Amino acid sequence: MAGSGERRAAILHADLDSFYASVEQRDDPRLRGRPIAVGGGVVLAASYEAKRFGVRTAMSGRQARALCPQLIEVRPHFEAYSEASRAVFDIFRRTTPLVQGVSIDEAFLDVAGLHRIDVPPIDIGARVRRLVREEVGLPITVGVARTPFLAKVASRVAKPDGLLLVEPDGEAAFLHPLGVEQLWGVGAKTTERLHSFGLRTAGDVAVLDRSILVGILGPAAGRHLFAVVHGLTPESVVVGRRRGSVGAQRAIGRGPHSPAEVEAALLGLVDRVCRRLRAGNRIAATVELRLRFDDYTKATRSRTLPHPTCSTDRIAAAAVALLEAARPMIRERGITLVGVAVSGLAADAAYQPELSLVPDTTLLDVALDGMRERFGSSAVVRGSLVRRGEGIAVPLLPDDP
DNA sequence: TCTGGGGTCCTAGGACCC
DNA sequence: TCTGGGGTCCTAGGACCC
Repeated sequence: MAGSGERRAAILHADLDSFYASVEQRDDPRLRGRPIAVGGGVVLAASYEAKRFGVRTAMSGRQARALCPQLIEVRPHFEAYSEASRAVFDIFRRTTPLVQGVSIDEAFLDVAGLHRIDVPPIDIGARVRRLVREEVGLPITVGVARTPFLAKVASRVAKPDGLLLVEPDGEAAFLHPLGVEQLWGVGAKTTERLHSFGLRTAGDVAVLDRSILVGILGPAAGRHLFAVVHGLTPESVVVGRRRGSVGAQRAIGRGPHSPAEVEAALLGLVDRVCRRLRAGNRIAATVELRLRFDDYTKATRSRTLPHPTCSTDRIAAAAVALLEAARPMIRERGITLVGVAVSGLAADAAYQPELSLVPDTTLLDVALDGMRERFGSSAVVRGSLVRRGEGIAVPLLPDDP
């Protein structure tokens, strides 16, 4: 496989196992060792005992019960999940300052800079697993490899409660036997398309020219898959990126729904989204209305505002105008979900980030630790460090909404 | 199998500008 | 009068992820 530099496996992908279900089993001993599904009408997470029966995320509760009659269904406790996630990310950030969160239950950790302390990345991975188990009481799987993509696939293969190192000179041997559907970013449609060309494993794909793949999947997906099977995906993690959109949606079941009822639901969602925008001191340029119809087809309608805003009134006005324009479509096809999302996010210019002095240091992570002590672990520090007399000034921005 | 809620990125056509 | 390329923004839809 191709690669540059010293080709060290120093990226960790840490991924909590069946996260919601594991938290429920941790908090209620009666659920341990039993097949459980967290969710309402739909399975949000299934314990490994339930997965053995074929229960999967996004499955309907009815189908899950059919597969596993002794299934225990548990209502979600999102507060507990957020709290557990914060504790786990705390452990990540104590391990290395270079943490890229992927979702509530997984992250990439770049530990390449830690080689001077002479601990191999695989041992750091084992330590993260031990700390998460001891301090938070949850099982977590860690994949270790040269790139985030390979680390991600490694953790997927190592699940549950596993630890797997892919050595740089063993990448092809690891990757090529895997089915294409095991590759991160290859979903149902792409799998089907590749199968229709007789391509079933990463190795099958690896013998193809890039131009052939681009012909099959289009430019972006084709180039990406080519990079994937040849180990050419980026080697570094991305830190400090902010959310690009904020949305809320609500399933409202099959009708009939009066126009007033739909509008009321939409306004509630707009209010939620705008609160989150303001909490993050951000403004949005584009408002998008999301609809799902009786036959589960979807449509979106969007409008870019003359001036970005976080005003509930102005975003609500745009959303309602989009809804009014969509009324004929809704009358004709019936509506089962309404949603709103805002994008084109920018910092609210009216907001002045607090400049705070921390003890003189040249190390970012030491500065970050100081900020966390003063403002709590949920405070997120972004932006560049500015030297100021006796210390370093750090613009402090709140967490993403 | 009658299906939640929160996101990211890509494609493609049209408008508009240089 | 007709023709050209390149770039950006906007809108709508879709694949994919957890």
